[in-house]
Amino acid sequence: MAEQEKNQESFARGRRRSSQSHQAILQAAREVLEQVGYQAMTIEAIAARAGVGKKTIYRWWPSKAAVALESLTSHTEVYVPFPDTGSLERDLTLYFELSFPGLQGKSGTVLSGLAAEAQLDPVFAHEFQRTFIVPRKQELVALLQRGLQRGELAPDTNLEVLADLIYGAKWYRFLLHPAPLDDVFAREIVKLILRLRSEASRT
Amino acid sequence: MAEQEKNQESFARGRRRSSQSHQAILQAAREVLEQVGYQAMTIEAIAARAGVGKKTIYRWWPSKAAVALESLTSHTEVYVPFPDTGSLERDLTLYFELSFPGLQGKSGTVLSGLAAEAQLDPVFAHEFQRTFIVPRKQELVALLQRGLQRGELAPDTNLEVLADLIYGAKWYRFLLHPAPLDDVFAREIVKLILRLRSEASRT
Amino acid sequence: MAEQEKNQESFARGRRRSSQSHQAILQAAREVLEQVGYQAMTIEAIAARAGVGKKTIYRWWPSKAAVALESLTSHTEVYVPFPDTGSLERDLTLYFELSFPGLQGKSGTVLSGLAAEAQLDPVFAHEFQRTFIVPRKQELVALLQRGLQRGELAPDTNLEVLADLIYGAKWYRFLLHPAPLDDVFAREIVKLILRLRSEASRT
Amino acid sequence: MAEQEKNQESFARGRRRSSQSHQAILQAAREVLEQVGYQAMTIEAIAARAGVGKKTIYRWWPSKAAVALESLTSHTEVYVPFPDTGSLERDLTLYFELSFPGLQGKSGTVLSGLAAEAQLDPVFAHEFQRTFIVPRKQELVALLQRGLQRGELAPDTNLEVLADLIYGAKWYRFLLHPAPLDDVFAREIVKLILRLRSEASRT
DNA sequence: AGGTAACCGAGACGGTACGTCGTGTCTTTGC
DNA sequence: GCAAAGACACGACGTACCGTCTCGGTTACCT
Repeated sequence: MAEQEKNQESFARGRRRSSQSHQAILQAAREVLEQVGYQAMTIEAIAARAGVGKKTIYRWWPSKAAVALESLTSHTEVYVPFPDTGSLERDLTLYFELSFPGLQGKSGTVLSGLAAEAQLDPVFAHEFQRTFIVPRKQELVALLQRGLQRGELAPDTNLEVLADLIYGAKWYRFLLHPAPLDDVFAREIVKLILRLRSEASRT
Repeated sequence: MAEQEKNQESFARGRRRSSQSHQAILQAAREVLEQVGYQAMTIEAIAARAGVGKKTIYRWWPSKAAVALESLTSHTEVYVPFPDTGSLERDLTLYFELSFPGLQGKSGTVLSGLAAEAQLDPVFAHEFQRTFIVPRKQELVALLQRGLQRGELAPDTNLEVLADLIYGAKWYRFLLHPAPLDDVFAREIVKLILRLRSEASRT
Repeated sequence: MAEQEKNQESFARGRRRSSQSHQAILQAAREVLEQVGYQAMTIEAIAARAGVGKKTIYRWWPSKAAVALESLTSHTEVYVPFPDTGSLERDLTLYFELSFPGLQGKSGTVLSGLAAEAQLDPVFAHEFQRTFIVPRKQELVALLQRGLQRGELAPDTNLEVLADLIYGAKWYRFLLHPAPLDDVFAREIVKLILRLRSEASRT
Repeated sequence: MAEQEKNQESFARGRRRSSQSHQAILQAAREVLEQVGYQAMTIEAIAARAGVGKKTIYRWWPSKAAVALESLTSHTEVYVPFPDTGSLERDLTLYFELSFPGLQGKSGTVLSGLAAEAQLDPVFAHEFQRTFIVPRKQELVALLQRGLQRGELAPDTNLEVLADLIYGAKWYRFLLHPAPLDDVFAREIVKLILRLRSEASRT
């Protein structure tokens, strides 16, 4: 969120940011999210639970979405590692199976809430893309790239667009379509993807 | 949403006003959306502009999202017909090229706003899926089915999941990923889909 | 305000009070008062304008009222000398005419602001009385005493109460009553006071 | 406070002001004033105690001072009747003795708080003068007028200025000067006033 | 000469109240 | 007898200052 203060120790005047408050706020946000969900979470509730003035939150984050995003990403458990087993089929299946559980329950609520906020608040949208969407997409592209180099995909496959298809299907079911995110879905997607092994004949 | 006022001129006791108000509200919603966008639109603003009591809005719609949804769908221009040219490649490309423009500009804002609301309000989520998401998905499945029957897709292709991939990619770029929805994207997706023609060898 | 550090040089360790900051604060207070008036003046604004930490102000004054009071009294122009012309009528008339202008404009705003603060803050009320109200009252009593000794007032006149009447009329018009503080008012008051020359007949 | 809605029944649309809320607010204000004093009273506390939204208070009063003023004057006990005994001396003495007790204790705090607010808020100052200060002054002038007609004051006495002197002395001791408002003070003032019986000789 | 205590500018901190906004409900009155 | 106008209870918003604290640094007295 705020790593851009590196070369400023020259004119760092006044009291420093309290990392105690910083952590208390993120922890409080996690607890409030757990209890009432993203929609009902308020800055006031976070401040009250963290024992912190509202100003302190507004000083460091522009919106409740930003707090929620950092409270989500600062907890390592949320991060799903991208597998590298030497097989595209296993990598993809494994990735889906690992990432689906995090979309269920309260943590899923947070994520869909952040996606909602990104629609309503362009500033947050940019931040969300920068710190969440794009890095994950890049890792997925790398995963596909490894498969391509092993010959598991046609060499001329547009990996960017393929990643859009894969992530898109997942987000589509998560956000919009009333259909389950389960192992059956994972297998069916992987089955379709693997057919792309074949060279493009024409077009 | 509210088509049940048909045979009511008989006991016209100020009731005839109803469908007039109904239209005025939808029209006002469209204007407010146009001017301030989905996020900043309020029920109060719609009521004021329509010259209508807020109660009248709440009587027929449960939320501003519901008003926006109906104001969007009641305008036929938004509806994109699914092509049937006899060629899967042409059908898909045409569909993309026709539907992308509606996601730009203000009407795109409304749609992403509704998608956002669906994350935050489960009641509206259900309505949005029922009247918007699912019908379009079914039409896309039908389009793919026609291609499959023509032999343009492998006979054992899971069309539901394939539709998730296609719609997913579109919504993913629209809602989450900072990448353009243009003809290049359309062509690349179609190119990938068409490779699925080949029979599944193993898996 | 802070003259009680006389016999403390025994354990006067550390840096001494910066008279430069002291003066900068009083000057900044005067400027802020001039620009925004007493009500809108804040400690933060004074500190910012003086280029001084808020703590430095709180170290030496208990409230913004105390700063304003000192910034007012430290400027000699505000002090109105009590005349001694040998005539009660001339002394009183002159005093009024000299003191009325200071109640107009911004400096009047400060004074009424301090009077307001004295209602709201008992600690400041005491300070305001001690350093402002009482000394002036005593000088007025002395002025009246000189008149009494010259036979211009009845010998049994209660000068304390008479001073209350005179000052009261001035403050009443200044703070509460929407009537002008001008030479006509001054003359009319003096006219009434001078009638007290006559001995009390009964009572 | 709001008597200007007389000839408006022609276009009185919408829900009317709830007199229940109105009274609840005034009552709550009285209670809060009693408990914490004027300075510490807040709009939020009044709203909470009255079971009323803050908006409802702001809709009808511009400031907490206005609420306090109406809550004070709407309680008839505060009003001190001006006596008419046929004797100026008795009228004045009686008036003082009746009015001094109301300046002690909590109700005195409210009054000095309102006087303070009038210094800080020009809009309220005008309202305070209009509904509180001026009417009382006029009654005092009338009281003096009765004495003058009975020959208890010189016929050319400037009653306006005399009233300023009398009220001024009272307010001066009440707001500014650390001296008691008691029967001794009342008698001494009256004694001085009564000396004005004599005709002006010169001046 | 060094130690150390009090000062200084800057500004983040926990708090409190502000006045506004939008929600969804409820009156009142006019048509 | 419906529906416009709009008052209502509620509750979060984001802001403004308060008075305190922490920080790095500066005097200037006292060993």
